[in-house]
Amino acid sequence: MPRPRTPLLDRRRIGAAALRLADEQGVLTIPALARALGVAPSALYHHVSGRDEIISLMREELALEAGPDDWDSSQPWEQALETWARTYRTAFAAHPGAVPLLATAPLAEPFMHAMYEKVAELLLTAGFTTGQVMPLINALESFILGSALDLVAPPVMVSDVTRETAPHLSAVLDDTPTDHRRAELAFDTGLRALLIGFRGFLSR
Amino acid sequence: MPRPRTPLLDRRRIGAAALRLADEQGVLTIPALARALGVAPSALYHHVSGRDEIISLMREELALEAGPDDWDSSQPWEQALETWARTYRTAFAAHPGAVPLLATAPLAEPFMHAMYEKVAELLLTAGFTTGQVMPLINALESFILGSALDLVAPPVMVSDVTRETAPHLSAVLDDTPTDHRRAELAFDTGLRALLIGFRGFLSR
DNA sequence: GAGTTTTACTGAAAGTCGTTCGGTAAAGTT
DNA sequence: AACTTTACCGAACGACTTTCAGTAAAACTC
Repeated sequence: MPRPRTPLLDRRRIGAAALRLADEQGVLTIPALARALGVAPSALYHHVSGRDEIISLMREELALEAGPDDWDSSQPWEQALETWARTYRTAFAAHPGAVPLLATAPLAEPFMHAMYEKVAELLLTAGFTTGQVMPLINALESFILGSALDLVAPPVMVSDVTRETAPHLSAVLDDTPTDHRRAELAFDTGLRALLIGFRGFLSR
Repeated sequence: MPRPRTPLLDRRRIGAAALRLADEQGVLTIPALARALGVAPSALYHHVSGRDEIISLMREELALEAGPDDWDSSQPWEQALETWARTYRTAFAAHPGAVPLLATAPLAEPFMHAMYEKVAELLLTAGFTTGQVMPLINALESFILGSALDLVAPPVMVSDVTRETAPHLSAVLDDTPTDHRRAELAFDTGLRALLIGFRGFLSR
């Protein structure tokens, strides 16, 4: 078969299709992705170097879908930081099936720089020192990524034996939602705690 | 070849070898694991159901190596919780190459229950309500897991273009260690912030 | 606008990997 | 001592990632 009249593939389309596929199926294979794009598997290699790069494109697509994080920099830093964190996590939560793949995928430098630059500026003007900023960003990002993984963690089951051997855990689980609100509640709790802690670092 | 005079394999040995191999090589393949154990690949399937179960065994091995978390329950809850979190993260940090594999692996229920039960009891006696405890545990665990992944995150590079397009980020990175202390610093920072925040939840 | 180069695909093929299954001889059981 | 179970091996299957030699349209050149 010859060259098509109009290109069927580009990096953006590949990333978007891969993200959707991985979210639905839970796994990403080249044959399945090629099928979804109406193309032979080998065609993909004219646009990307391999599977790993496709996964990086998926993270790029996620960042693009998350929107051009145009969060107001006039509002107080705590609110702006919270908005950033929530936007970040919401993007992951929109594709839970793909989270395990995305968790370890490197985001291309331009995207990474753009995001970090905005947050770094925010924290610097808030009064944090240059030495404090990166640990704060990394800590918050780790929490966000961990919370994204928490979305697809297997639920903790309470059997009859649990009730006997782990009474405290059982009591606690009885008061814990089992649906998607569980992970959301945990994220809200951790985010609030982190922000309170961060504010405490400012005064000293 | 016949049955050996003394068994070459058991689940514990498989998990330990897989953990070491994945840590060194960054990936885990059945042929490589079988080679490391001096055995044919098919032999493994008499002890585990498949690759996924081997990865779960790796997490079990990690929990066993972490020690029988015999942290003193007489000390203040904040200190006990910090010890638990640090022990948990140290176990991951001892096998950074295997972290991506372990991040999404489910831990067998008995291990999970034993760990959660102790932490749940700790937080309940500290004065937290049954509704608060699980979100707190999940949030802290998400942070720990995210921090473990942060161990193997690609370092952020500062090129000349970065200096122009991202001045704040550049200034911040100049004051940030690039070696293993970067991830440790981020973990310490986040952990302190979380504990401060958690304490704030108690009073109201 | 004819000739050349580049582009975007296909199809076949190589090399791994995960997993299954039948065979084998020692270990364990009665 | 006969029988069953156990713990391995070797071969084989299907699926996956990736490479490479075509192929014909598109895009560029003079």
